[in-house]
Amino acid sequence: MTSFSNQDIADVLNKVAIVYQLQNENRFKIIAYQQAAEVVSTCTQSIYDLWKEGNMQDINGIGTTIANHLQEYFTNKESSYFWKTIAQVPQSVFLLVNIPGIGPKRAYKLVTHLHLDNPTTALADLQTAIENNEMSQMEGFGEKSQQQLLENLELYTKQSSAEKRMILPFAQKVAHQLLQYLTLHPQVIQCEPLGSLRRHIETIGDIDIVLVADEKYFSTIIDYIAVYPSCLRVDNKGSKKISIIVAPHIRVDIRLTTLKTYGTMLQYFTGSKMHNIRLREYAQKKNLSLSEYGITDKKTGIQHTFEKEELLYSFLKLEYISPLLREGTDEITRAQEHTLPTLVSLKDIRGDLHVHSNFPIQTSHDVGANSFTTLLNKAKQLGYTYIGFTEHNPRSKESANQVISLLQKRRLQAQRELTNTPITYFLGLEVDIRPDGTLALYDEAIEQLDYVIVSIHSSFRMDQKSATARVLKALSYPKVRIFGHPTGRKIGERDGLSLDWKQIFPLCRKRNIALEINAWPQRLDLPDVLVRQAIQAGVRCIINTDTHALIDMDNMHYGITVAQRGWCEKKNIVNTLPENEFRRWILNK
DNA sequence: GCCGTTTTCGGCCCGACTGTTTTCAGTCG
Ligand SMILES: Nc1nc2c(ncn2[C@H]2C[C@H](O)[C@@H](COP(=O)(O)OP(=O)(O)OP(=O)(O)O)O2)c(=O)[nH]1
Ligand SMILES: [Mg+2]
Ligand SMILES: [Mg+2]
Ligand SMILES: [Zn+2]
Repeated sequence: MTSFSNQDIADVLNKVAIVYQLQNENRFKIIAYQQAAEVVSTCTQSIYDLWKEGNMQDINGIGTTIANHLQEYFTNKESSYFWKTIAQVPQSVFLLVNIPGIGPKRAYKLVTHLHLDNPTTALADLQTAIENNEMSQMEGFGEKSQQQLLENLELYTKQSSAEKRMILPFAQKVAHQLLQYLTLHPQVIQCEPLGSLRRHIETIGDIDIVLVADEKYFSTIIDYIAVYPSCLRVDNKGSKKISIIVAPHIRVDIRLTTLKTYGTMLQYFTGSKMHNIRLREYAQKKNLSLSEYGITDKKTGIQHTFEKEELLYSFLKLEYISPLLREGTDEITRAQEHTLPTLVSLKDIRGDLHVHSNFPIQTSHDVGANSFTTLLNKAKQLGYTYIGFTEHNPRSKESANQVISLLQKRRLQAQRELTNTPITYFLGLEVDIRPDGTLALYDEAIEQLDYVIVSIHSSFRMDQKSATARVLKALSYPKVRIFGHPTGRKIGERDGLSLDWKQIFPLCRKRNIALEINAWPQRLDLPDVLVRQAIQAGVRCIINTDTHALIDMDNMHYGITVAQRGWCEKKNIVNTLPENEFRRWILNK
């Protein structure tokens, strides 16, 4: 049986958009296809499954035409309209458009003039053709174009094997280093990372930075940026912005602004793109035109400038929208109604319930590096009032009696070590969910615990139906209070399980089980979009660091931003509860 | 092609940078 992943479908829609661009189709039609592709690729449900259930058009951006064409593509792929449309163009075109600076028109020109017919060798063939100077008589490609293309092509082939977005902490580090260089310049008043960095997206495509200075210094500052020591290449350089490449896969966009227009520039360059478009459309309806330079009254032509973002939003009669909510969903409507959530914040957190100590638990997984005392002191230092120790379950060859005695020993050791402490501690375990949904811990051993985190560490290749059954079974065990890193994804490494949340959420709600927001930067699991769906379904979350070494406990803020991007208020997060209420929840009393 | 808290028709964000363009198309943010 064939299946179509969301990425497959998005690729098809993008290719159709490319063909339409070559055919000079209506530009709004092209945008509609690009928009549909974007929506499909970021959708948390399988579009193919939605189609099978007859609900594909519930997706905003997929209307009757695209839905019908997709239906045909699903059922009769090779005779479908989309298939034939895509086949109208040499397939190498779809490869070349991935090179920066090359869009559909230029890609098509290159493929046809240079006969890059074989898609598997097209990139290499292109390089040879440029080097052999075969491009010189091509219209629209002068000396400079050729040189640029060659450089971009080289960088692209270097990175395309590892074509990856950066994980957040790495991007933050790169940005920080550059900011240090930028602030050294005496005329630079201020600079700040914007774009996806300011919105705290889990992965970062490029580094976007705004820089404030007096306009008369713009050009000297731009020259200064161009000689940044780790700059491999200047991609473009004008009077208001410069883009540099600092590693084959790392691009930096820098926008310069004056203090007077700082607020509007901040708004523009923070994005997201969809949020910007929605906000600009909203302004249009008020007969206003919004750009990074200000808000222009279209009737009078008067432009209002804003030093502060807050004033811009309030000028538009909107509640201030946190950057973490600016994804172009329904935040503008909610800002109009003044019903945006009061987002949970780091200072609301009172405990960390997924911490691995170095107690020798005889597990096949990793043990923690630190003692109960060290970890508890760190919790105290972070201002927490409770902590939960959750080593991995002991390996399967240990007998029930051995496991029970290990757990008793652990409790005794904790009691001995942690006397007279102002912090409450709970003793749990992180228990594997086996492929059949049973837990990797004896029932009698569960009785020794205050609580159980269940989580999946292996066997991720499972269809949605069996994966969901697996999880539902695990969540039905006694003392299960937390579903740890629920999808099991590792960013940049593997996708998580595909689960039917319509079944998982209600069970969590009924049993009052919290979904973990795992704050480990490579996990950030539950992902933000699903967090929002979870709390809308009445499920609470818990933000944990999954600490294995002391310093990991400082990762809590990564989980907080996921919760914020998932529209969480304090009440949606159980580890914001005061100790007495939290105790009742975790002990299920 | 999509969409609707005044619309099922008539709109659809707005601007920077590059090249060989003498007035704008292509690409990107
Ligand atoms: N108004 C408007 N703004 C845009 C458009 N494209 C990008 N922007 C703004 C909003 C983006 O957040 C910001 C930076 O662009 P990027 O392409 O770097 O996107 P962003 O950083 O959001 O995501 P990324 O992680 O880089 O993929 O520029 C656009 O088409 N229109
Ligand atoms: Mg970016
Ligand atoms: Mg960018
Ligand atoms: Zn763990």
